[in-house]
Amino acid sequence: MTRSALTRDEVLAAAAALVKRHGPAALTMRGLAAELGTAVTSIYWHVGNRESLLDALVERTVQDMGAIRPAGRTPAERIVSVARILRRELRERPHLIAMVHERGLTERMFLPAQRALVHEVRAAGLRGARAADAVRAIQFQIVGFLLVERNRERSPAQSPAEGELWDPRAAPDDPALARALARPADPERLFLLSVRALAQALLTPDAAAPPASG
Amino acid sequence: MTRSALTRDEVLAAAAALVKRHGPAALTMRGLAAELGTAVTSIYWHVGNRESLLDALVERTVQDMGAIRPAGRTPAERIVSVARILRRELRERPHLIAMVHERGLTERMFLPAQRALVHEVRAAGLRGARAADAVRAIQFQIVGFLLVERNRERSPAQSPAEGELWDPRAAPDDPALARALARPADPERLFLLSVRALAQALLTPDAAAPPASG
DNA sequence: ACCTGAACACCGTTCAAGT
DNA sequence: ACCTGAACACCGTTCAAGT
Repeated sequence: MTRSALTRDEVLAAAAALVKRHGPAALTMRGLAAELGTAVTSIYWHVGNRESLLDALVERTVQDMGAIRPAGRTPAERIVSVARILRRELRERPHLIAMVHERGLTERMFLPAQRALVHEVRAAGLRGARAADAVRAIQFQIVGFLLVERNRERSPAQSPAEGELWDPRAAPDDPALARALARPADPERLFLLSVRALAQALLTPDAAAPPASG
Repeated sequence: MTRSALTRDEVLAAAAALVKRHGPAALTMRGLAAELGTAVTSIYWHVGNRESLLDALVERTVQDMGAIRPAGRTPAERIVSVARILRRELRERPHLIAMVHERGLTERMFLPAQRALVHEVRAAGLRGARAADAVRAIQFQIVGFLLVERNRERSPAQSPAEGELWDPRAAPDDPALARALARPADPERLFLLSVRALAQALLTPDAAAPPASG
């Protein structure tokens, strides 16, 4: 019953499967060895240690992600579509966001999206430092939102729950507002709404102007 | 050399100090016991287990945070000031954001800020579900940004570095843009710029209108 | 070149026993 | 009521030894 020679790819595949099923915390060197039917120490020979195993895993998954093909008639619409694509890609790999983020590989993962954003921002007429700011603001917005959203569903039982938490007295004369805040948020809607609003503000020529009301 | 009776508060204080100095990962039950000069098991008697110890720690730190007193002439300005206050408070407690986030206590921590945002959004004339959306979008934006920013400084060595990563060929006719993206981002500037842009877009009456350009 | 078991230095947690 | 040491079931990693 000797197994065929263990390869690095085999180790990575098994590790990826483990992470996919039960998350990064479930990926233990010993558990992985058991899964593969080898001694723990063999894994070390192939991948170095747990850290570099995770690094390799992230790199592999990032490369698996599809290309960014923005759709829409206007730059703003296409920026929203970039956001939507990223959200979908990342939601198909639920554990990836946190892993990428923890390893400081967010830049790496966002490179294709950044290219697309640069293109759209320039199509909207922005140039130089102002264009770079817009790209980064949108980039941070997308990653940030996905991190928050991901975390919310990982620990859905907020304590105290959002409903109990929200004190209607804070908006006594606006029951609709109180009700809306007591309801759980619809993340997809909120995501698109946020990106759209930010993109709109960043792309309008008078973004440097003072805020509208007051 | 018998120590005086151990109290729950004493345990929490020592744990808080440990986390403050070296982060949550450095908080081990055994290390904490050593710090306190007691047996590991005594700690269990006082705080249950590591999970509830962390919970108590978070709750304590959140309560330590100052009140939110928005400043500024317009609702938009005051929203930005809320964001700025939160950022400062959280940067004074570098390990808190991640801990709160991991424990699903973000709602709890953001309650005072949410109240302030509700007030400002209503002052800008928004009502009902639309006001709730605006509050939540801004809230997500702030938390998300702070998570991303915090992570960036925890692992400053992005691999590959931002500079190397950025391929100038992606913006061949805009060297200023390429240079700006090759430089590290100024997080504070980007943060304020982002919140300002989002708030502006959400507060303007015609936010439902189609994007400006195209 | 690749694999192995034994060992080291850690974890969090439980439990029976002390005072 | 509070504290203790011993023990259990885990970790990641190293190392000398095998083939």
